Amino acid sequence: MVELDSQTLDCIFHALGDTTRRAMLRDLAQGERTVSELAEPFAMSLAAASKHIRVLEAAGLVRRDIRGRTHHCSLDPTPLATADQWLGIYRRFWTGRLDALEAALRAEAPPPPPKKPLPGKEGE
Amino acid sequence: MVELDSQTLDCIFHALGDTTRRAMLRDLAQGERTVSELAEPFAMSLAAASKHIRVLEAAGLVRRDIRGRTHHCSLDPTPLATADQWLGIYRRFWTGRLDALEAALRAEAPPPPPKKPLPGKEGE
DNA sequence: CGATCATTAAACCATTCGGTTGACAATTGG
DNA sequence: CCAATTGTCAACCGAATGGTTTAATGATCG
Repeated sequence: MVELDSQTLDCIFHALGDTTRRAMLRDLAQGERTVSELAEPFAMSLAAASKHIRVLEAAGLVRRDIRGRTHHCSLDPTPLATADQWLGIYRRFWTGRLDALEAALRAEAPPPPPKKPLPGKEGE
Repeated sequence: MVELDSQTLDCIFHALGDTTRRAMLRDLAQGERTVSELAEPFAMSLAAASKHIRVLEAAGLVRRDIRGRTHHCSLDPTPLATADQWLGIYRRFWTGRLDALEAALRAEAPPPPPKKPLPGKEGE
């Protein structure tokens, strides 16, 4: 399965911890992009964008295919799966609560009457 | 639903991008811990550990309850759910399921669709 | 060949990060 | 009251981060 090496996770989460880089990933989710295309939406130099791409590449999130003088980047989702796997360890902590939240949100609709009006509140 | 604010995601992923902080979260997953207890496994000063806890707190991952002179920390999984939600946008890229959206986005070279359901496994 | 385009390299700068140490505040217990 | 415990604060340090600008590299094209 996917390895949960701490160094790897450091790289992945660090790469994800920047708005510019996440926007680049969102762009790459639509398909292959050259370095210039990836850099275009941002108010920064091409060199700066190139560095961001290198960070994504170092995290394994981006694959680079050099064709002539243009570098074509594509999304490699494997590290995202690794991050997801790490998050999965903690999923039990929020699934239950989100279920409760969801129930609370649906309270706008016909409110489900609490079957157990015990005075004690749950969790938290 | 959970908000996907970029500043918030920056904070969350930055907090997760450090081995020490992830270890602290793993510890907190077992239950409440004081600052000293959280710091104890690490070969660093209490002040350094305290800073890590503050980063986790800033990301909303840790809740602090001051009782007397001891600060009791507990895990707040909400930001993990937010991170999971962000990852969810890309989940289709590694689950192997080709849904209509991906087909529409990647309008080039559709590979023959494998019919494997591939049940998602949670690691460890 | 020579100009141009796509991209990286290198040097630099300000800020942040992760860590230290020492002083400080507050609570607790003898 | 006094001393120990718990934890933060403040100043500092070296390294990394995110950005710039100015070359330099390499492919393409007239």
